[in-house]
Amino acid sequence: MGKLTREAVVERALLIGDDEGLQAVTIRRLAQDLGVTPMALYWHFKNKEQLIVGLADHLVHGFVVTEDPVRPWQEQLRELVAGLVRVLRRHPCAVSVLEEVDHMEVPHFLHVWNTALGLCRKAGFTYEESCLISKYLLQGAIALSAGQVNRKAGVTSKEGREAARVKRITLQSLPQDVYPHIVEMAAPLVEGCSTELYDTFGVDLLMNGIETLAERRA
Amino acid sequence: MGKLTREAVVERALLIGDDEGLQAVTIRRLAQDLGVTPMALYWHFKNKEQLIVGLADHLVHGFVVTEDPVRPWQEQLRELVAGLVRVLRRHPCAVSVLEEVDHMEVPHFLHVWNTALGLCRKAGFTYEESCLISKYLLQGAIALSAGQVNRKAGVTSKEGREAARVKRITLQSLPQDVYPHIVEMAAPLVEGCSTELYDTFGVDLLMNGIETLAERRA
DNA sequence: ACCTGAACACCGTTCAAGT
DNA sequence: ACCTGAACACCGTTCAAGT
Repeated sequence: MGKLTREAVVERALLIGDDEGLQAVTIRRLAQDLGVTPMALYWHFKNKEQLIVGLADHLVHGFVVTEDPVRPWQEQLRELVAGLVRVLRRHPCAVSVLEEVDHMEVPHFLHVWNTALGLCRKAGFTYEESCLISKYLLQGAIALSAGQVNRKAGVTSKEGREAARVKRITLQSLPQDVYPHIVEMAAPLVEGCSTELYDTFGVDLLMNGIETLAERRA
Repeated sequence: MGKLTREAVVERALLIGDDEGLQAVTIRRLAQDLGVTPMALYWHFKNKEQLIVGLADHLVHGFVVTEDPVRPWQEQLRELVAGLVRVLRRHPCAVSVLEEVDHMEVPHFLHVWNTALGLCRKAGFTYEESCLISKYLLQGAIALSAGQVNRKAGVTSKEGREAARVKRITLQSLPQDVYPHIVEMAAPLVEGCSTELYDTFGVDLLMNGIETLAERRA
């Protein structure tokens, strides 16, 4: 039989998480799918938390960004954010995973963060400001990726669309005098807007705030 | 004996969540603290999810923002964000709660959202843009509140500070050639920056992005 | 080094029954 | 209306033991 390896476990976890949601990823379920005892996993991972950390690292893996000393920082930061969003969009469960783990324990995420920090420093921000801004940017990128895709199930699935329909109707049947705008915009709220809007507008939104602050101190 | 009521349950949950973390809030633990059978809670809440929704609603309760037709939208949106951050800072577990629940199921959060949507429309954004921006703003406010306070335990507690110390050392002992900036800024990264910086800088960061976009389309 | 068996201390939830 | 008892189907994790 194929040997049980960290890689294999993480990949199986990704499969389960992507089409049944992260809450379906349990030690026991994972073991069952891999044809092994639950305790076998404890040889490869200290505990479940570390398994999810491994999953997170696997997700961000492959997205390598390095600081380029000659190109302008704005351009590079923008690419970093856009790239992260793109990577997270590839897996439905990616956002839930990143939300659950402590980012500081994820090596590949730390690498992205390191680059972001360097670019903030290059922009002329202080240490404290750079910390705040980089946190804000990465968190913002994750939030952006969360907004569009349905996190529990793929938008393509029947259950996903049915759930969206129910939610839309729920919003629409809210008291109109209390929540006038929610009722009016129920459809775009639950369905999210077009992907193009997200890619251009969302990243712009994040970067504009930072660029304005940088200019102000220049 | 004091009667078991929704209010009492939620308040107990808040107590537990605030000083032991949200993961300590379980149906069984809650029942034990309240001197009642676990199943008693199911009379007042459909399930655990709805209990947490109730908790979330309780947290945002009291933060009422209403649209003022005469004052400029920028000012109002800024107050909305700053106010939400202030409210969330009052309870250590607030951020975890808001991250766990579906915001659309929390009445008082919907009210804040409704106001935000109205202000976005007033700023001249389209339906789709207003949805994106309001989501981004509220999510951003939550993220800002998360950054500063330690979410698992109060910063004042011994365990909290010890955990921060360990984390700082972990970051500092990372390979310096791979993560130069992380190593260099380990201290401010784990400790977070001063609250004043957060309040002024963080909210500015969020608002600047939006104001820039609004001006651009004017 | 890598995995199993059995056990422990938990979960959320249902359903019938009590008052 | 409001709560209990007993049971079900799950969790993560430890620890000694097997190969």
